[in-house]
Amino acid sequence: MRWDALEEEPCSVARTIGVIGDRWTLLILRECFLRTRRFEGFQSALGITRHLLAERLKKLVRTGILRRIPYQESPKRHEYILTQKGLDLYPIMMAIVHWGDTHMVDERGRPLLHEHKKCGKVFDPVMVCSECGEPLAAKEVTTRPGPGARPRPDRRPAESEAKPKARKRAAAA
Amino acid sequence: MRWDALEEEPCSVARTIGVIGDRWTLLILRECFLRTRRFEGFQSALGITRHLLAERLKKLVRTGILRRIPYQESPKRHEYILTQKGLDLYPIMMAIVHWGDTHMVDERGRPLLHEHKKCGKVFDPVMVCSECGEPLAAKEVTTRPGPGARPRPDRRPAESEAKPKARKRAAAA
DNA sequence: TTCTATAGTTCTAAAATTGAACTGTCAATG
DNA sequence: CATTGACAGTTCAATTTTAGAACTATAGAA
Repeated sequence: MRWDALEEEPCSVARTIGVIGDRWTLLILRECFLRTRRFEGFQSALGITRHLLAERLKKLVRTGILRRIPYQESPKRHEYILTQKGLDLYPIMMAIVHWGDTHMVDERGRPLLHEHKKCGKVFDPVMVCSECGEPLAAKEVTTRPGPGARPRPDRRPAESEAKPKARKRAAAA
Repeated sequence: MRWDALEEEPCSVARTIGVIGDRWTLLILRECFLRTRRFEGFQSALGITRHLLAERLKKLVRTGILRRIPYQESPKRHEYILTQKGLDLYPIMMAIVHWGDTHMVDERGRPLLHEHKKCGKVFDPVMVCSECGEPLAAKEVTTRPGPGARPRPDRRPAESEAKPKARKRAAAA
């Protein structure tokens, strides 16, 4: 599977992964949510190579997750700011943080706490059902095809008729 | 940054990404939540090379996200099943699906709908504050260091002394 | 003039991924 | 009993990505 093909898949997971599903992109997005905005800021916080950083930022701009905005003329300089589409990635980030907080912390405890401005408390994110408000777990959910569904392709190499095995003892003739 | 180093970072995002933050792993996990359990099942659903699939499954088992369970003797065969740690990834998956459903669907609409068994309705996942129950948005949250916090390293190549780059009055002697 | 800050680009070497074939076990088939 | 098919991998060459380092460019400051 070529990676640009991911965005064509009839699957919201695949399409999302096609855009943000690599390690550096996710780390760059973490930085965005921590208010990093500039090239050097990302580079020094992450230790990513400048080459890859430039590449990833370009892709994030192209896909509408970041906007590149000038913050000074001469020399021209730009900042990278999350668009609304980018801000909407927040639940993904929080879900990732929460899983890490639950399963990956060492004896020191969590590196970062989150405070909800509205209620003033340190919180954990909880995923609930939009209809009944109950917390969600995998086992309480079933899936069914939606309007955009297409049959799942079988990607096994299709044992072509045209090419009879004749592997073993290759071309024994 | 070497990738095994990610799991050492004082950051729950980095550590989580170190375990599940690559494209194939995320797609394999999607399949797990869709009830795929066997090697051939993953391979034919995803089109991943057998080499990488074997590698990724091993890592998921090693990190405690999947358990490898025999389902027949002679020849020995195993299935890959989500552990509780793996099932806890559900909110991440749902957050990814939801973002894709919101920002990446084509004119056909969503490929997959989710039904909450408890309330019987097709739902969207909503992330709320554990303390007040209100939906969360990035702008309503502030962060502060937790017990496991450590100062953020600056990873810029450290302008080595050994290399007389004539830095600020470089040791004018 | 030289240095520094910022935001990249270019290059080569190293690492990861792809694609395809190959291995091995056992059951069923002709 | 030799062949085939299902399953779960392993092996290896070729390609693609990524890492690491140096280089380019602009403009203000020392």
